[in-house]
Amino acid sequence: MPYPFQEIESKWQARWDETCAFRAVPGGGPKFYLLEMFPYPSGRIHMGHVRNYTIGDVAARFKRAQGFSVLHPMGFDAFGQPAENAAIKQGVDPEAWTLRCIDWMRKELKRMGLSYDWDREVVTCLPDYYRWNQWIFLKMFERGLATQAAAPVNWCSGCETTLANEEVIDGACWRCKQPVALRQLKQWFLKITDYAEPLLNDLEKLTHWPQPVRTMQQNWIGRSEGVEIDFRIEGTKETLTVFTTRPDTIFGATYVVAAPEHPLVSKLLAGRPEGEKLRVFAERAARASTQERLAAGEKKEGVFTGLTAVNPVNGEKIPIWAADYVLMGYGTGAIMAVPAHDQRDFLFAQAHGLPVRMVIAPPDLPRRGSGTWTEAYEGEGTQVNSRQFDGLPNSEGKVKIAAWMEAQKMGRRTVQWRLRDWLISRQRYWGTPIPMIHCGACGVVPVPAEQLPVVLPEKAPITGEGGSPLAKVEPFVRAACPKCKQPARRETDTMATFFDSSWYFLRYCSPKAVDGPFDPKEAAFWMPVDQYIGGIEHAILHLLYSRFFTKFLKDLGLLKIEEPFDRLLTQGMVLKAGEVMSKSRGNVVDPDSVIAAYGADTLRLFILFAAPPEDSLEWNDSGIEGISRFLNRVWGLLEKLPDPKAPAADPAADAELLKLTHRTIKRVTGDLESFKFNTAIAALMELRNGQEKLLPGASGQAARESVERTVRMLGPLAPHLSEELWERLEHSGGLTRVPWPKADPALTAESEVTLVLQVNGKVRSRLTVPAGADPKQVERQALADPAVQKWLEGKKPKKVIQVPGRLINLVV
RNA sequence: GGGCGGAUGGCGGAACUGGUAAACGCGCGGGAUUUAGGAUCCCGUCCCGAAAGGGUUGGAGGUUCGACUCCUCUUCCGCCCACCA
Repeated sequence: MPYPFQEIESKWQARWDETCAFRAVPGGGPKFYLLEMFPYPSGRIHMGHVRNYTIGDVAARFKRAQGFSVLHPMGFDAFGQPAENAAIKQGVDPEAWTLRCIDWMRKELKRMGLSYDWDREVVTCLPDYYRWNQWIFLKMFERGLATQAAAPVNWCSGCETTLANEEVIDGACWRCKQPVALRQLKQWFLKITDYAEPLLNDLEKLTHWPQPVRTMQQNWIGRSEGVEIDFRIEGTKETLTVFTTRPDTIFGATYVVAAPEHPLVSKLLAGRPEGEKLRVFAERAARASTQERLAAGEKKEGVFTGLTAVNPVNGEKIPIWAADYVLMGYGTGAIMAVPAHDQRDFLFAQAHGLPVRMVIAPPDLPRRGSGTWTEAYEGEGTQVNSRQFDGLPNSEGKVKIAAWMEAQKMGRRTVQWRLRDWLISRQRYWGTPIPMIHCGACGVVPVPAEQLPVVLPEKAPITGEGGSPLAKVEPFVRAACPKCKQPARRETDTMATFFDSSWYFLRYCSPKAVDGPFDPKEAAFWMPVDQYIGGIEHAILHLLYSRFFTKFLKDLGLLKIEEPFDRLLTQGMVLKAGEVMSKSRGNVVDPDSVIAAYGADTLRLFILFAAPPEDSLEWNDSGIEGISRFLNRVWGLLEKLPDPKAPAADPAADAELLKLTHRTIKRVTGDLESFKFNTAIAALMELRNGQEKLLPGASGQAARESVERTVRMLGPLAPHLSEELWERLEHSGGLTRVPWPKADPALTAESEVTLVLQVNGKVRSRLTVPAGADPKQVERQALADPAVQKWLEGKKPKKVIQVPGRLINLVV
C-alpha cells in the first residue's frame, strides 16, 4: 500500500493557499529574491516546466528554512503568437483563450506544490501590465532610443501579411504554401547598440553566471577593433569606405567588395548597364534564404561593377566588385579583399580570376613556396611587399600601419559591434500596441503618458490575411494628433513579446504599482534577483534584453543596480530516448499523469534525482519506481519510532544513528547550497537505509531526533509528505518556518580513518589509524603491513608519499 | 565553417583541490515472507580469471609517485550561430 499521497497533497495545498504561507514579506531575515523564468501559457505544463519550477521551489523552501525573507513569484508571459494562431484557426478570442490557459496552468503549478506568492502574479497581456510597456517605450523614445527605420520582413503575398521566421517553412508560407518574399517595411527599433559597451564590460561582474553563457553573450555583442579605410572611386568624387580588422594586410588588397545592396554603388551605377546587372544580382541575393546561402556554400557569387577604387596606401587601381559574402549590416558594408590572407577572399579570387598577393610571409615560407597557394594564410608572419613596413612582425605592422594611415588621413581606427539594434515591431494583434500616432502635419507623435494605456481593441478581425489586424479596426486607428489636434492615425504594429519579459522581474517587486512600472523603493529592496533559473535557450536574447532594460531604467533613475540577475542557473533539456520532448515528436510524458499515479512529491524528487540541473535529463519511466519506494519507506518511519522514553537496546546503534544523521545533514546542506539535488537525495536514501538497521536498537530519543531531522531535510524536496509527517510527529504550525537543521561538528568528526596503502601506485592494502595520527608512526605501520611487505619484496622504498587521511604510496 | 559543451557498468548517474573508479537509484540474479500474484525485507551484481592476480572512465600519446580529473592529437554526439572583413 503506497502512502496516501493524494489525500496528503491536496490537504497541504489547500492549507498553504488558505494561510498564504509563501507571501513575501520584507524583514525577519535577509532578503532573497528567487526567480524562475515565467511560462508562456500554452495550456499545459510540460516536463521542462516541472524541472525548472521544481529546482526553483526547492531552492526557495531551502532559503526560507535558512531564515531568509524570500520573494518567490510566478506569472505568465501571455502575449504571443500561439493565442493569435488559435484565433486564426479556431476563431477563438485570444484573450479568453489565454486567460483560460492561465487558469489551467496555475492549477497545474499548484498541484506541483510550488511555493509561490500568488498575490504577486503578473500577467503581461492585461492593461495594468502592458501600459507600462508603453510607458517604458515612450521614455525610450524621449531619449532617442526608440527609432523608426526600414527593415525587411518575410512577406506572404497570398495572405498579404508578415510572417515570423518560424512560419516560413522551406521558403514558403506555413498556411498557404506560397513562396515568401522579403519586403521593406518601416519599423520600430530599440537602440540596444547604444549600450553595447556596458553590456559587454559588465559581463565581467557576473561572476556567478555560468561561463558558457557569458562567452555566448560576449560573442553576440562582438566587439572588434579595426580601421575604416577610404578608397577613392576613380572618375567620381565619391569615396568607398571599408572596414578591416587586418590593416596589416592593406598592401595585399587586390580588389574591393561591396555588399550587393550597397547604396553608394547602386547610386553610381544608376542608368548604366552594370546597374541593371547589379540590381538583378542584389534582388536574388536578398531573396536567398539562409538555407539557400548555405547550399550555395563556397561558390562566392558576385558581379564586377565596372568601377575602380584607388588604394590610398600605394595609389594602386583595383576593381570594385559586389558579392553576397559581404553583408550590408556589418561594418561599412564594404571590404578590401586580401585573397592571400583571408580564405573567403581567396575563394572569391579563385572563382573570378583575381590576383593574389602575399604581404604576410609565413614563418615556414620556404617550405610552402611563394608561388601558387591552395588556401589563404591567415596566421602570424612577417610583413613583405609592404614598403616601409617590410620586415616587421605583422602584429607590430597592424599597429604601425593603422597609426600611419590615421596620420595620413587615409582612414581611422574604429570599433565595430556585431550587436544589431533590436527590431520590436510586429504586424500582429496579440501584443502591446505601440503608443505612437502618425500625423500628416506633425509626423510621428508619441501618445501622452497620461493617455496610457492604449488599449488593445476587442473584436479585431484576426484572419491571418490582409495585413495587421489592428489596421482594420477603424475606431482604434482614428485618433487626434496630440500636438495639432487634427485627425491622425495610430500606429498599428504591436511590440515583440521579448519587450514584456525584459522587465517583469521588476513588476513582481510591486505588482500593483499604479504610479509607475514598479515602486523604486520596493525594487531597491528586492533587486537584484539573487538567483535566476531557466532554460539555456534563453542564454542570449532574453538575458541580454533584460540587462539592457535594467541599465536603461537605472539611467532613468528608477533603479540603483547595474545588473538584474546576480546568480544564474541554466537548466538542461528534458529528453526522451535521446530526443527533445515535444508535441511534434509525440514523445511527451504528461506531468499530470505522473502526479496522478505517484504524487507530486515523487515527480519532484524523480526529476531532481535523474540528473544534475545543468545537464540534459533522460526521462525514464522505470526510474520513478525507486523514488516512490523511497518516499514510502520514509512514510514508514513513523511506525518504526520506539516509545520516546525507551532506552537504547544497543548503545552502539544509538551513537551510530546520530553520527549518520548529522553527517547526512552536512552533506545535504552542502549539496542543496550548490544545487546538487541528485546527490542530496542519494544522501537521504543512504540515511533511510541506515535507519532501517539502526532504529530497532536505538533509544526513543535518538530515534526521534534522527527521524525529525530527516523530515526537516526532506521538507524542501518533498514538501507535502514532510509537512504531513511533521504534523504527525506532533508539531503544529507547519514546516515552512522551521529552521534548517544544523550538523553537530562533534558528531560529524571522524575518529578513525582508513588509509589506502599503495605500492608503485597500486592498492595493496588498507590501514585504519586514529584521525590525525603522527605521519612517521603511520609510515612505520604501513611498512610493517604484511601485504605491503610481500609487494616490497624486501626492497627499501625509494620514495614515500603520504597524503594525510587518504593514502600512502611506496615507490620502489 | 565558427563558438560552447559532452562521452564513466545493461541504464540514469557518483567521485573533494590530481589521491580507493562505479556512491545512490533502475534493471537483473538469488533468498525470506506469501495459497498465488503484488507489495515488503535481506544478499549479490564493471570485465577476465578456479585462485593469485590482471584489466577498465570514446581512442592514441604525454606530464606525474599517482590522471575520469591537467596537456596534445583524434573519433563520435548535442546545443547555439551562420560568410562579421
